[in-house]
Amino acid sequence: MAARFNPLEADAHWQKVWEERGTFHASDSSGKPKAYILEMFPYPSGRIHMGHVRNYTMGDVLARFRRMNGFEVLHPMGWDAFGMPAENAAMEKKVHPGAWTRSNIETMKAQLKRIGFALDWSREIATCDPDYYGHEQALFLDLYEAGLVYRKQSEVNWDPVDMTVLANEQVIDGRGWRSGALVERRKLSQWFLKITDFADELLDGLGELDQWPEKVRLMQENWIGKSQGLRFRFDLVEPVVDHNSFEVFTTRPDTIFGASFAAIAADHPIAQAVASIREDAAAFIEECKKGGTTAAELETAEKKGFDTGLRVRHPLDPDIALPLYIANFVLMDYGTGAIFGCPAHDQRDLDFARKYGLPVTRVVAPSVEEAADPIGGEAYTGPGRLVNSRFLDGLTAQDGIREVIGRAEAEGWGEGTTVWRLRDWGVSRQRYWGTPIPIIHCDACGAVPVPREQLPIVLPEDVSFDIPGNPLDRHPSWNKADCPRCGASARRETDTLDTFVDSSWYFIRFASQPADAPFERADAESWLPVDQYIGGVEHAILHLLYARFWTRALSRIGRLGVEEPFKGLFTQGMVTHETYKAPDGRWLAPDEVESRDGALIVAATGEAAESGRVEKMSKSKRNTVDPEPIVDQYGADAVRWFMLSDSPPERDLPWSEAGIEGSWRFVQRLWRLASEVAEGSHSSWLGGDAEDKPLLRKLHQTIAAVAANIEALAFNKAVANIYELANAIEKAAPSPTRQSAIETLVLLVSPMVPHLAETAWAAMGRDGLVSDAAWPTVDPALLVEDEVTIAVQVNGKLRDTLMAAKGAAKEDLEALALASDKVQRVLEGKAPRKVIVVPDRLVNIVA
RNA sequence: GCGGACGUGGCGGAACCGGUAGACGCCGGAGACUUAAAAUCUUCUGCCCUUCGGGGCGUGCGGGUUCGAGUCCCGCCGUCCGCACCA
Repeated sequence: MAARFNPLEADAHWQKVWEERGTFHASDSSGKPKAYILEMFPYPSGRIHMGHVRNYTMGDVLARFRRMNGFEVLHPMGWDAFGMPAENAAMEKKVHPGAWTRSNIETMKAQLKRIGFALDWSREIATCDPDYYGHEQALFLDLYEAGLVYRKQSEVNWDPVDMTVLANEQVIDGRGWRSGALVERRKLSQWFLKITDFADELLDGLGELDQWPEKVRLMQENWIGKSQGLRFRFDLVEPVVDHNSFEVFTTRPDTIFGASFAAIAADHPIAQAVASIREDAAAFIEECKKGGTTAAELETAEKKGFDTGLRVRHPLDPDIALPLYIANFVLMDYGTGAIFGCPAHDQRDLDFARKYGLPVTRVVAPSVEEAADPIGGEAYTGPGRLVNSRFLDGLTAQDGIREVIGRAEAEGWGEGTTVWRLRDWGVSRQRYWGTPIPIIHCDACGAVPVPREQLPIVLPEDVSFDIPGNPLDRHPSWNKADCPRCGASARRETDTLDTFVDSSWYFIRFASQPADAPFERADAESWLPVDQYIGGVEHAILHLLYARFWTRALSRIGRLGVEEPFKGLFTQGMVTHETYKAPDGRWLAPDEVESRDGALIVAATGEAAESGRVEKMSKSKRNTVDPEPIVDQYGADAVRWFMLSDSPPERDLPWSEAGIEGSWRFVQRLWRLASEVAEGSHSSWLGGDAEDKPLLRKLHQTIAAVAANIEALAFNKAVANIYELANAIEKAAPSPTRQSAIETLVLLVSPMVPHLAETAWAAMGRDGLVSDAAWPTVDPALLVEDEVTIAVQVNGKLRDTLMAAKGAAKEDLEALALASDKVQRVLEGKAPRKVIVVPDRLVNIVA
């Protein structure tokens, strides 16, 4: 056995062995319990980055650990291969998006293989493959037939740089999520998926996802945005251009007697009507539209209103007429685009009322005595009972809401209703590199689904990207088709599906991939739901919500008996790195700086460099570290070990040269220990035959702790447990226990550093692969110590410690503690007032 | 503004249910081996004081509960994340 572990040799060797033996192929027909471990599949951008390595290492440790514990494990990998970077590359580098994508996949697959992940490559998927997206087209038609897909003219978010439509979710602060360009509004005919039909169940379903981070559940809850309240009609005192009334929505119908004005959005039909007869109104509306939508602008934007001169009747008292304003803070796309203002109990309404001199009437008071207290500069939003509200007086808010809704429904001027923030999912994209939408447009028949036997509708290869826009639109032949219904010549839909559709069901296809159907229900159900899904928080809303919706939609139309696709979710932190700047302010890559005499310098010029914040690895800050050369230098195991060490997996991991060096050293330390056993030479053999009880205890405690920590995805703690065991073994005197501890250590580290473990396992003469070995069993009797350290405190301050048998009597511990010199010195002869004894832990003497 | 997370040595972090704060790793110091270096090994390493026995302080800040608080409660401060004129 070599003095040093040679990862380059070992990595390649074992990776080949695993592949040849099909070690990690998942069997559908296995009698073992099943475990489905999945990491979010990568976009094939070119090369693997450290974030991928961290993500997949975590999943890999869990997958290997589950295998060792007797599970049939499905741990697949694929490619989220459609999307715009491929088209950007096509424009910039004059390569076909398909060629670019496939070559990236090849590169990245080779890179992933070198890290030795326990993946079932036989189930590999690329979403740009017609074998995949053809089935997606079939599923789209299934949803279409079930009435869950519809087409409508709608104002969309148009990204003028990418020349495409964006979903609401893809607009961040009024800018395209990818291009960063200011988004414009345009009217286009778009395909929509009825995700809002599922709003309630998507919200309720969150309650059962107890293995999801609370944070993600909250984010989805907020995104779905359920508000319950009253929708009711305001009648105009005198009509304006054919309008007699309009509807408003409120979550606080109990405060209706506090109403002092009504307000509508600038693009509300009534506002438009007013504008058509009044120039000043039109001018005000124009001004509203100018305002920016960024967070900062909204923060500082003044609440502005335009008094239309119109009056509306209070629904509970026709004698009360409220002024109607057009207001810049009322949004057309939320609720009904109209509100009533209750200044006393809503800060925004209060600001507005003060500005325009409107009355402020308190209708909620914390107590009867405060019923007449005036409202100052701050709206009252606390608890209390209704006042100044006629028949509602004395009721709580909750009862008041119920009362008003009841009356509105009985009198026919309103109804209790629920308003959602969630919108239907617009899936049309004016892009080439995506799944073609399987629809044909016929002048006579309208939109007609492509017949199933014509699927897949394959993307044409002969396209050009020299002008912006969708090349499918200007293709000479592809976009022409005969109408499946009447046979007349018709146009093929040239929009493609949002790539989030591709990632909404890939986990089902991994579980089952027949040639003639998207999936086989029984096989898919045997694996689903995914037991542990691991990926970045950036997908907390979009991808995870869409995948949940898609799964529920398939379930509703009877294709699948699974409601929630991901039983456990884990969102891992990013890999970060220090940033460096040159004196002229430009960013420097890590290999461009050097440390000399404790000072940071630019390697090439010798001028002083500056180190900046530790930030997420990004091309713009130039602080990326490419995993491949690191693997070349240190081997896969050292990299894997580093990815798991130190930082808790949900937090950021700062990459450092020193860190990877440390991991490399530990891999070699493990090797030296294993070598002792393999060579049958060293101290571990030559010792006596007595059992080393403390070491045995440490061993069993470690087996249990590592298992519990891997189970909890607390890899950093599992790593620490292993370090402790390795330290204990190294310090232990030769004994048979020491030898078996080393053998067990190899098993414990095998999910993390599998290449080293396989090599050591073989060198120690053990049969088979360590990858097929069972996780060691724990002897529960060895988990407890028979001697414990007791802390001795005086007035809560530690003064001494003493050893005692586990389970020693309270009186004995008290006596031992009082006998301590150190305790006596502190007590100065005084008698203790009280002694608290916590068995097996401490004695606290109160003086 | 709303919602959430977090704050522990020079650094990453550990600490079960309130019971010895700082496990484990990194960095750093001293020493051994070596012609030398690397590798490896031994050892020290929260801060301050010390007559080297010890003593004091210490988990963002200020209070409180308790025999005992990193942990629980109240009030601040700070950092990060998500959403946002949501009626």
